[in-house]
Amino acid sequence: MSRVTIADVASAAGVSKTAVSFAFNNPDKLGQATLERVLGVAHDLGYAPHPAARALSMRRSGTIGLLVPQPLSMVFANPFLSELIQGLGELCEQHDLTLLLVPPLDGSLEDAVRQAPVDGFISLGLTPDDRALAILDRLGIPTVIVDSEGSPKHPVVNVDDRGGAEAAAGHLLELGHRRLAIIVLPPTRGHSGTTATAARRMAGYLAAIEKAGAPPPQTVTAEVSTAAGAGAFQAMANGRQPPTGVLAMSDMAAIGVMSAALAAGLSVPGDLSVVGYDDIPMAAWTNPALTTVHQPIVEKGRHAARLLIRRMKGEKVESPSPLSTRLIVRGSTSAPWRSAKEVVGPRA
Amino acid sequence: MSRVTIADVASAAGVSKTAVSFAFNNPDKLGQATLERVLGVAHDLGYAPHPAARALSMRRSGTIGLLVPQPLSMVFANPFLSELIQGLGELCEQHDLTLLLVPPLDGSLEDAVRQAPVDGFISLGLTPDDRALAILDRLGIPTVIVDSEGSPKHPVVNVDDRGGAEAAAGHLLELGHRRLAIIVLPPTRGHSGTTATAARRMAGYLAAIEKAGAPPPQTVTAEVSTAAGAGAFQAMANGRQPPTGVLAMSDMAAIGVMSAALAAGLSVPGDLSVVGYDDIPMAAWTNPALTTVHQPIVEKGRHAARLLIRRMKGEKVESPSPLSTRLIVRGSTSAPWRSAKEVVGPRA
DNA sequence: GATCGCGGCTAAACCGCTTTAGTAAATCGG
DNA sequence: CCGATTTACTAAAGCGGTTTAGCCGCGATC
Repeated sequence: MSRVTIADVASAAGVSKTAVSFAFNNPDKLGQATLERVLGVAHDLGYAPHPAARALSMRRSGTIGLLVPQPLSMVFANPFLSELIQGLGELCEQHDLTLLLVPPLDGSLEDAVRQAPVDGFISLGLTPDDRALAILDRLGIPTVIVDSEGSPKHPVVNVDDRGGAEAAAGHLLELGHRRLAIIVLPPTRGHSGTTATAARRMAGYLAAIEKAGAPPPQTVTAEVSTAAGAGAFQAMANGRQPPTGVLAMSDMAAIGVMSAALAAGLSVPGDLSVVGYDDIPMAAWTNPALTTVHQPIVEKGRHAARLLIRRMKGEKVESPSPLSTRLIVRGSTSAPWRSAKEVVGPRA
Repeated sequence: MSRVTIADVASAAGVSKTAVSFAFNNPDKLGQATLERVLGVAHDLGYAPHPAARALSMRRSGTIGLLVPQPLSMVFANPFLSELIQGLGELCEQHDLTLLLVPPLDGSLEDAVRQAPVDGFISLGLTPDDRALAILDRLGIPTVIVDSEGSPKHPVVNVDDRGGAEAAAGHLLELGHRRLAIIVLPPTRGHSGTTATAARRMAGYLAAIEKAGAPPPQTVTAEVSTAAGAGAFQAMANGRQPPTGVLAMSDMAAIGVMSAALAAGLSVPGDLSVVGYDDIPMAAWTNPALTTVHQPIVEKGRHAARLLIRRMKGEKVESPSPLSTRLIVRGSTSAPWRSAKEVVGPRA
């Protein structure tokens, strides 16, 4: 009926619980004969150590948590997470760890964090002063932060968001665009208004625009989905000075903009150039293929996991310098038609 | 230094451990005054119940496991999993559960399963006679199987793979295609040679082909990636009777085929029609957009989680009937050119 | 020949929580 | 005013492992 315990094995094999435990964790301490007998009995009985009991007594669960700021149903709509997990996964496998997904519990990340039976956390998109992180500190659970601001207390893994954005905007400006629109990432958790990532990308865009002496861009916020991107297109196409170039902080939104533009009879990139951010796999396959800023997401996951594992071993680790981003020019950007005409025939 | 325990709170508040436990789990059993005092002290001390201790004593951990047959780094390359998790996630949130990803441990799913501290499992693509499932039974951990054969022991969630495949093949055949190629899903775990899903899809394809009296198709195996799809195209384009239509068991492979065909100077769908399977988000955005069989992946996740949760409550549940699939015709399929010409101008 | 060391094993403490059984005081019905 | 409940709380027994300390017998050491 009930699960077979170490005591059952012990009595069936005629030894102490200690002996059974040794058989699994410390075989050298047992004589050859007893060892084999115990393992045999354990196998016959279908014994497996109860993970919770083991975790309690060993003070480690063999699990690391991935702290995500939104419900699973939302956060996995973004391909970003899949890629990050691929990176985390590689390291988890190497170190025999499993990955627990930890979304807010009834809206509260604090509660979720308290209940998670993990040896360490990787937190995604949380500001370093988030209350959930403070709780982790008090509980003594090592944590690595991804996509956030620099922090004195935790190692942080970031990419060069600003540089990537600057390259993206620079690209459009060089092509001759002047009226730009920026599609901003939505804030994920109340406290910060806008995430650190969004802020850095924005700074990059604005720096390039200012440097080029172009007028200040229009901004629209859209969550990471094609639907939201399409909505953003509607919002900005209605003005009397619609942009000729769009800088989106996510590929999903960028793709939504493109499709809405095409559906509205515009040509992309002729009437509207659009550049995304992240370089998710889908970006290479759209029509036209999306010009976007590549960031090494899988690599980011690997780095984060590597740092966390070292911290869990007790090592002190430093935040690495931001991973580099780079602009991938594909088919969704070109010189704006109108200005092209103006150049070709001055008085067309 | 060390984590603050229930005993610390108890002594600080001048009550017994029981009282502290009651304060959190059974507040009615305490007087108003003591309750407040205990909660206050607990908060000041930053107390959080140790999850493993809790799990041990309550015999439930509040997490469910997702058993995947391959390493995380591989399995998340397939967008399928993201969608499934969106569905699972919805139910997890409603029931305050977290999700543990359980890939093979050092290549062994059996070991992984034994060590996972979960209240229930959702297993992906495992045959009902897999050894890992037998272990779960012995441990008394309720399990729901997704994408597998029917099983007497476990509830199974499936979609109408066969019907979808039949529709896909029927579509190409109606368009006039006769020389078809099928791109088969790779086996994931040794024992079954080919997965149940792949077998059902294959049966559907073949049934339609036979019914139409078309010649038997060429088959190539390709894993779920665009690269593998491109490779499959090379493999079949080299024959002296290359197919005019490709039936792929995954969208990723289908997209790979399309891109390789285009790169080789063929026209899609003119020279080659291709239809995928799954209808992942990407399929709608490729150029041309991919004709594919839609399966309700998110819904599948919801169903599986719902069944599991009911089993965890001790209810007996039946496997639901397969969810329906449907063909989505987009731009990657048309009548083959050659036959079109023949029809238009008999002696062109 | 007493001492030491060591291989092989066990008893018991411990990890940190929940929960059952029970006690003492307060409340109640009659 | 007395027995019966109810209220407010606690001691202690689990949950199922790991680990420390120690026991016992035996060949090697000096």
